[in-house]
Amino acid sequence: MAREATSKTHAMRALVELRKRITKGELPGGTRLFEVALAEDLQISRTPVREAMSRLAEEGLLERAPSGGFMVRSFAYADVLDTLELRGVLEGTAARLAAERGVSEAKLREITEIVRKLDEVFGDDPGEVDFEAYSELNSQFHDALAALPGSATFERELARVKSLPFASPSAFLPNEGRLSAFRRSLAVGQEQHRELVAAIAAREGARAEALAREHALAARRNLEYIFSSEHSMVTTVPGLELVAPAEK
Amino acid sequence: MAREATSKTHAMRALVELRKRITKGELPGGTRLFEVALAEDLQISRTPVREAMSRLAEEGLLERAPSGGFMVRSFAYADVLDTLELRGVLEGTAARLAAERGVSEAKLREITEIVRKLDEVFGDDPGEVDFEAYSELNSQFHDALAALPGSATFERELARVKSLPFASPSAFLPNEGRLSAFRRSLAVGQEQHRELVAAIAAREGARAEALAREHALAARRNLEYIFSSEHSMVTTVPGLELVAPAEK
DNA sequence: TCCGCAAAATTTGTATACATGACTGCGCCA
DNA sequence: TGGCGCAGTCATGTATACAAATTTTGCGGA
Repeated sequence: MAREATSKTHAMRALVELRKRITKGELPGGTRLFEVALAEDLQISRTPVREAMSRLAEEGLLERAPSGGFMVRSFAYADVLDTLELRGVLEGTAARLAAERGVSEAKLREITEIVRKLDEVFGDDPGEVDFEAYSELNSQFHDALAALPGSATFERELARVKSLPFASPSAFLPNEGRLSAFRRSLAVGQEQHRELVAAIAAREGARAEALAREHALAARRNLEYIFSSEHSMVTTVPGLELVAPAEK
Repeated sequence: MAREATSKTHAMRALVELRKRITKGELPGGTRLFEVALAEDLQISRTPVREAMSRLAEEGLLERAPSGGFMVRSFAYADVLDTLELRGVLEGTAARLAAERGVSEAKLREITEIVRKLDEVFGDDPGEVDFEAYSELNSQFHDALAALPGSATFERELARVKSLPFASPSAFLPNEGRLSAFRRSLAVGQEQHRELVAAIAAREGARAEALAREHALAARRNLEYIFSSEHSMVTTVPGLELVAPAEK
């Protein structure tokens, strides 16, 4: 009955709608979601709303309240940094396993092709980078990377981590004043993509792990920089209220 | 409304009952779970059954079937090995972070106390080790380890991985003929516990990471040994049918 | 005998009514 | 005035009827 991302059932429509509202920031972290209110809003009954919330809990966007019901998971600053650290560790391991186990020609061609397309995005015009296209291709690259070791376990866990709104390196977009610096950091990342694929192809496990980990940690450092100094210079991902210190 | 593990609502009772049946092996991997059948069996309606299955999917014991419904997640041999690898990576990172960030005296005392209790289990009688008590204490040790970095993210992910029935090193118990060898491997593990705590206390991040990773990978090698040579010598965890090669 | 199609059976999806537990605020009593 | 308790409200838990979709089965024809 249930199809894929393209909503077919009511529960699926509710799922994508809720996910959109959360990642767009309309529902800040900590917000409690009431079944009746959402059901009315979406013109459906409580049952599919419940179903959708349950799936979002699986994704990690919602968490179950102690006394029943769901609330939007809120991410403190430390949580975000830790998630990026986790992403680095997992992708590093995926890269190492891929290198150790070897990768089929087809898979290698596939991920190489993605890197080539990323080159295109940069090459067209030095001044104007299509960040939308970059983000999409970058996401594809990391999906392909997760699939390289042929391990359902790692692919599964990486999918979980990647689904978090801020886990992607491209979650943080620059404002006007920082465009060139941002573009430069993307270029560095692209060079890392290239080296990473080469290391996996050469079956250099340790090097592949280090490169992948470093690649993810760059996003972490970027976020730390944004926060520590002049965070007005960069617009962050919507829907993410970064609570710096305060509560643990 | 919902309490904790101790079933209060129907959904909670169904949850613990289903989890028991899965981990006991009464429901082998790949089994599809039908709401109506379970509802009749448990003398409740479909709704709480659905709720329970949804939670089990969050835990990773069930997976959603493509056309709706749930099935018991089946773990091929490779999946099990990968999960142990994943556990090693995550615990290694947790240990490293704990060492890098430093750990409060209280937490350090707590985990040291667990190690001491583990010593007791071994010390009482060289011939007779209480595997039940060992398993419980060992679980406590790894819970405490996951909590050391003070990171909700890593604690959460480690809890996920640990909940899988075979992810624990103590999931594989020996039969009569291999008791002494098994006991010896536990002693090695205990020594690793001790070294790990020392490394974290000394804030040696790299060493702590390596030790924790090695500790988990020992379980992996143990499983590989069981499978590669004479697996009749050791009884594995119930409810886990290890499909060696065959389908990928 | 095998293939395809259609109908029936099975199973999940959805709506809804009702039950029960949690929370809030008001009032009473000390 | 402050605290305790009770009742009403609100949100979730549960049961159940019905709808939609998927799967299976059986029949007919090539």
